[in-house]
Amino acid sequence: MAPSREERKKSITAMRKQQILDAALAVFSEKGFDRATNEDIAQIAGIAPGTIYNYFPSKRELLIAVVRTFLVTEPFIDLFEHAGETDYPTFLSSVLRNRVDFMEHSDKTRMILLMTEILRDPELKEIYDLQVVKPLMSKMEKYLENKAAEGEFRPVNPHIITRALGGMVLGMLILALIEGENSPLRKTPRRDLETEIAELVMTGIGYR
Amino acid sequence: MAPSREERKKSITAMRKQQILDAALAVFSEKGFDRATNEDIAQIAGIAPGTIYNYFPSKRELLIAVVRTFLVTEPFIDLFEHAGETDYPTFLSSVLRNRVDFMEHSDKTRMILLMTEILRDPELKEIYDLQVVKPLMSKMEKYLENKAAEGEFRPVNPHIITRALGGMVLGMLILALIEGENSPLRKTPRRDLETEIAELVMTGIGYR
Amino acid sequence: MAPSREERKKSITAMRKQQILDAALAVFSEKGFDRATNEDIAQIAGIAPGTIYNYFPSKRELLIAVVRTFLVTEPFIDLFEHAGETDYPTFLSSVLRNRVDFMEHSDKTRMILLMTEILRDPELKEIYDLQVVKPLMSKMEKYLENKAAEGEFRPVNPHIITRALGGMVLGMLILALIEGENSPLRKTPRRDLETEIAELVMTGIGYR
Amino acid sequence: MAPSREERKKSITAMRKQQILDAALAVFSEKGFDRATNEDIAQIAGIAPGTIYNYFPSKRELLIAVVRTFLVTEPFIDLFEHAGETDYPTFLSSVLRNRVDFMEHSDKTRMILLMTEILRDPELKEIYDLQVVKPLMSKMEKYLENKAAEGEFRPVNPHIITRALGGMVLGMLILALIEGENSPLRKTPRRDLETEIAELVMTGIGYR
DNA sequence: TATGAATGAGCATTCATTCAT
DNA sequence: CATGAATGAATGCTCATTCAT
Repeated sequence: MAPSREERKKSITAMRKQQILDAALAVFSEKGFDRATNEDIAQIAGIAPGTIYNYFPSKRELLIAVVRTFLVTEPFIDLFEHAGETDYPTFLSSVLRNRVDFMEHSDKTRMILLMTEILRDPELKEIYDLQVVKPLMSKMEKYLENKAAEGEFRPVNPHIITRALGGMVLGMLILALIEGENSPLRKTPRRDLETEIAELVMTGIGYR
Repeated sequence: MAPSREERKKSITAMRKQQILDAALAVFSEKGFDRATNEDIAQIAGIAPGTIYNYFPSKRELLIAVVRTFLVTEPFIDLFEHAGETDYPTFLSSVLRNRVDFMEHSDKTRMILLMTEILRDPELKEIYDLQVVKPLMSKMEKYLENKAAEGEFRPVNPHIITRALGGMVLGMLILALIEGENSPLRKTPRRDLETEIAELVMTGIGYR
Repeated sequence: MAPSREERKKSITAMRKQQILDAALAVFSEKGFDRATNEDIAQIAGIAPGTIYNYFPSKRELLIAVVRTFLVTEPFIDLFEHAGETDYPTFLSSVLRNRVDFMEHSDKTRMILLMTEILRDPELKEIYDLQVVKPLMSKMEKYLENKAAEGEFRPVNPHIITRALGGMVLGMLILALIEGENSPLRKTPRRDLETEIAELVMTGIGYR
Repeated sequence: MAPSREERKKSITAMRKQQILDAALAVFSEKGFDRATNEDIAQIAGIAPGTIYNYFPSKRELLIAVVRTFLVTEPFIDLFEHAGETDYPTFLSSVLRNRVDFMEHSDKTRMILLMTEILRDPELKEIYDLQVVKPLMSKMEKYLENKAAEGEFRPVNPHIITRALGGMVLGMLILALIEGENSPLRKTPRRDLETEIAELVMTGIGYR
């Protein structure tokens, strides 16, 4: 059955909203919240500035929607859903591959710049903490505990190790951003990179 | 010999400049570059807004000076100066202690928020890369190579491992900021934190 | 004869127009012309904002229509139609009762706020002067002259006295608005109020 | 003694503030609060729009200051200060002369248009009620009572009569505004006007 | 005719920068 | 050099008006 007029209108509205969110993500990432103007966003979205206000009540609410939409639904979180089913090396490879892919799309990498907006806005921090960080940390913690129970990992303080490893991934993304195209993180072949990190995580740097 | 009038004048000037830089660091860290006003900075520095322009040609140049002054001279870099002289556990403890101290001063932690300004400004990125990241990375790389030569560490790709470990420290700081006072990174006793991280870095999480 | 389709259509149209005028009167009175939005009016009229433009070419024209419709047909004017037939005290009581009723409906009282819009718009001023003020003044003038001829009133300058008495009513309404619920104009029993004013108008405040 | 630099600065500042208030009064009176733009006010004050904000925190606060400054300090209030000392006809003449003068300056008359802004803003209404209306009413009430005690006036309900007479003056001003240059209120010789009104107030319109 | 999303001109407000004192 | 009032460009947001459906 063909969609009713009502439905078609709704889908157009949804698309328009998405258009604005996409444009806002791009502009906020590139310029930061404060230097991004509604004019910029409208231009990229191909609409008039006033139109933004038919979809979002303020620039700040638009930022919040951007964070909710793009940071929360990150496929990265999904990786952990099936973590228990695979053996560790496969899983670690998936995680690293996912992040390396991410790093190689500089437009995506720039999303990390939104982190500062998040850190400065209590409401955004709350959202991000509850919707992204907490679930991720808790999944990782459980994962570590399971693997330790199975005898694959040694027993560790899961809270600390989770944050150390999670922080490592986050920190490497930032370093890749700072060093730019010439960073070893970008020039090392992806397979070598994965191997090296996996080895570090599994056995450390100490001489066995 | 007592300083001439000329010299005294110079030193007053230098002090005034420092005053402004201190105030600017505080305000930029707290509010971010865009939301910080010259008025804010002047107020904290105890001067009039116009006076800033006798020392820095623009707000942007003031930011650059702040980055040059404070991020470059970070005592963190000094740690590596004497890294070769101590054994690894002692060194790692120093590094971690230094960073944990840092994390516990929330006013300092907020300096991380300046990172975004740096990442978005090519000139600042260049400065930061050349003056902070590159020296740090290269010192760390050399350290890893030396320790490997001495047989204390296993041979690794120093470029990757340096960025992994450096990123880990950076990433943990950010996680601590997001999670706030309730983060395990803040609530775990400092000694346990150090031990756990040192163990991770030395032996990994794999079952021996 | 049943109304033709044509006629029914016309009457629906007329009703819709009336709906909009009613809503506009309410909103203009409450918020004033500038702060009233077409959205407000449409909402109260139960229509879409765009529909207003099928009936009135602009917001300003809608205001003019409101003034024409509501201020001109005020029952107040009718009072004078039969003024000659009754004795003075009865007539004065009617007038005052009418105005006191008016004052007690705060939604009506707020119509006075439209006065400013009228005073500032030459076209509206013209309409109001010609259709409301002039007829009212001239009826009142004639009334005074008739009563003087009949020997009930003393001979006065009817132009001045008309405006003095008319102004008195208008001014009291405004004072009641400013003073709010606690104004003696609202708290004095209506009968006392009427008596006092009638006495003032008839005999003045001088000692006889 | 010549004024200190401090003092001179203060007086310049006060003048600038007055400049803005004068301009704002003119523009608010002519266009109404909503249609008046900061640009308009700045232009008439001979300053840049931004400068307004060095003296008033917002457009609305500027309006409040205008009302406080111009409506509250009206010399009209002062008339009553010495009312008791003069005989009634002299006093009434003063009042009427004052108001007729007022009416003849159309720029002043326009100040009445500010009344609507006052009526719509609860804060302004409060100010105006407390600072202008209440003092005026209470002085007039006392005046009526004194004159009645002295046997010059008959005893009346001072609350009602005060509002009737005060309203009369206010209402006549408004009528003069509506009718414009052709109003009998403007064309009647001032002396006749005064006489007629005085007669009305003292003896009413009834046949003696 | 009715709708309501899109438009963009208009405006209050902020703030980096200038400059007379 | 220090000051801080003046400046005016820049920008978020509102809302009358239009027009495709």
